[in-house]
Amino acid sequence: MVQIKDVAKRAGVSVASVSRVLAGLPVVSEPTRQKVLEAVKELDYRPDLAARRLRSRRSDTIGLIVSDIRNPFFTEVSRAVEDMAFSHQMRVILCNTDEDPEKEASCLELMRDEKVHGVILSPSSKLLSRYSPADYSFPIVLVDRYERGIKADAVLLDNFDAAYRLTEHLVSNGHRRIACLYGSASATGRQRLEGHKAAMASHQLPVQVHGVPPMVHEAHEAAMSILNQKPLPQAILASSGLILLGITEALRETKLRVPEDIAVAGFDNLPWTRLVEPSLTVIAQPTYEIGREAIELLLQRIASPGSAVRQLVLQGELIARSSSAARIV
Amino acid sequence: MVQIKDVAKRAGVSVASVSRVLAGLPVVSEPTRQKVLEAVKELDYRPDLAARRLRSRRSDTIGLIVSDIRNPFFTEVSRAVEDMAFSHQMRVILCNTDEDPEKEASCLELMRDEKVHGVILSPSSKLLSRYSPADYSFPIVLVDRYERGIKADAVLLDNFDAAYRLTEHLVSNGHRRIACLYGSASATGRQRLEGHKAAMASHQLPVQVHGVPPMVHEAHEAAMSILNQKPLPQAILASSGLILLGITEALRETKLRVPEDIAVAGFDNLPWTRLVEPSLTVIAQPTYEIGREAIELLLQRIASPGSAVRQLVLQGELIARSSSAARIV
DNA sequence: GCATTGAATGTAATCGAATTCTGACCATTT
DNA sequence: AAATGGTCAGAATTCGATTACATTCAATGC
Repeated sequence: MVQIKDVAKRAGVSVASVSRVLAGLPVVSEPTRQKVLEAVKELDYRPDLAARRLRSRRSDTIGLIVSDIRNPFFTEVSRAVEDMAFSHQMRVILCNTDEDPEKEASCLELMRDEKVHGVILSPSSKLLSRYSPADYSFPIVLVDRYERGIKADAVLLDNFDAAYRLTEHLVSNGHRRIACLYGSASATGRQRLEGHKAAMASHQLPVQVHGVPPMVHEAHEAAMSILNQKPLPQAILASSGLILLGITEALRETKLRVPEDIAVAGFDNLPWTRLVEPSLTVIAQPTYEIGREAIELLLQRIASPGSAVRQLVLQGELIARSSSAARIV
Repeated sequence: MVQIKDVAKRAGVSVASVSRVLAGLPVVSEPTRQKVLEAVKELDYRPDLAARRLRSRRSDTIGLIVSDIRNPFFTEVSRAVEDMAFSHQMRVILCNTDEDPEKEASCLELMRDEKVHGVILSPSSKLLSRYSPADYSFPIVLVDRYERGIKADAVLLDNFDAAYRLTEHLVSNGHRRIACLYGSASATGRQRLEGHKAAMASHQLPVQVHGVPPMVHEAHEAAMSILNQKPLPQAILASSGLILLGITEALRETKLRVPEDIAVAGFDNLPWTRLVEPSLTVIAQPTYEIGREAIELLLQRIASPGSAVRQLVLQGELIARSSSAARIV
């Protein structure tokens, strides 16, 4: 194991100088710097990260806590976070919580043990409802989920606006009786519900809303019961990609034609929404950007712990496809 | 910062005893153990991981190197690896290489610097072709990609067999002129090609194969040119989920009916393959299991570095759906 | 010519736990 | 009563870097 004193000996300087060169401090003369770099290369010296972390009390690590990395939204966010962290010479520790508050707590403990510089967190409803940054020894940036009034950095979609515009789109295409399936378990789902309600109210239309747990199977069941009722809604709106999936499955079991019998629109521009027949109208989230902004915000927060908290609200993009085509009157 | 000597003082024992209790060594009396555990709880003592890692020379970390975590196959593998690592009190460092040998090299360097106990790696073709375990200071388990004769632990799908059975399925449903689009860049794609060829040969059928780069756009283009030629193949087989996606897109641009005009089958049981019309016949890979077995193999290798290398070959499951229905003769 | 400055560099303390060693203490065995 | 052995306190050392502090030496000011 070649260590810093070997490099120092080889270069004919002190260990302090080697350390300074490697840390990029400006208090080293050019000849010394050259000698050190040469010795490092000749010996193929690699600093011991454990020793460095112990002494410098910096872990060069950040945490990412999500419910499930298999959710395409989080997959994309994670890729963005990994990319940015890597380019800042930082490591990422990833945790899956499955929306379980206990796992959430143990992940946060893990982060404390690892002495991460900060954490990007998508909290469960339960954690969000009692969330306070003061409970943690490291800065946290929330992603995707946030509740008005919480004093925390966050990067979010403008859920209200996105749902409002999606509803407007349906209404302007002639759909009046619109059923809305929303994820009742998350703040995000409820915010989208509010946007939907507001849009309906602006047209003096009555709402028909159904809260569902955020699971494909449950959404599927709920959609089935709506599709079997009379009168059939003219359109159906899903507050998430998962729910949209459940609805799509349900529609395939019926003889209903989309959009002639019933129009469909939802959230998350996943690859399959473009491939099904008819293709689905969705709100696309800027997922990679959300991840990138989250880590950006986190790094700024680490750099200046005292500054005021900020919420970054990004806009969704309405992608109109066949499933919500204009109603023939 | 509460540290081990505070715990020792509180419990009225020596630091050595605290260390022994925490390490679970059997050379401690029950009363001592109790006193220590109590003091740990009272003080909420958390060992400093950097100090522990420096002294014990164990990082409790393993690496996972894949081309892109957004590939659903790797997403699922990564979830399995995270789960298993977590339950073994280990961390995972994830790296995306984008199939770029330079990034691959820098990821492997990173793993060395982090002193990981081992790495799970899905190598690019280039790395695989010159792969030798002796080049690395830590054990490596290959996933998804492997070439006969390489002395390395690996967890794989039986690509030859899966492609053979998929081809058999098409042939037994009356399809004779079958076009095969395969990923020419990866060992996996070429192995599936061999399985396809063998199945065709066993029926004395001529093959029509097309190597494509592993990108949706390229697969799309290649599929278009095949669909425009005469005579039209009776079926088309894709060697990966990505290529299947490209083909599906191309089919939507034509007026061709599936499976009446042309049947389709491919790899990877992604959610959308069940949702498109008609639903697609695929080979499902046991992805979560592949990840789980990979880390199992890695942990065994870490425990006994000397033992013989093993390749674990898992079977794909043929899921027959509408897209490959029997040809009417 | 001597004190003063300050940039460059060296020396040694330090980070916090793991581990080794010595010696004390007690209980059991012979 | 001496010998043996198990348990553990306490002190010292180690892991390999970072960094506070000390030192050197040339340049500058008066």
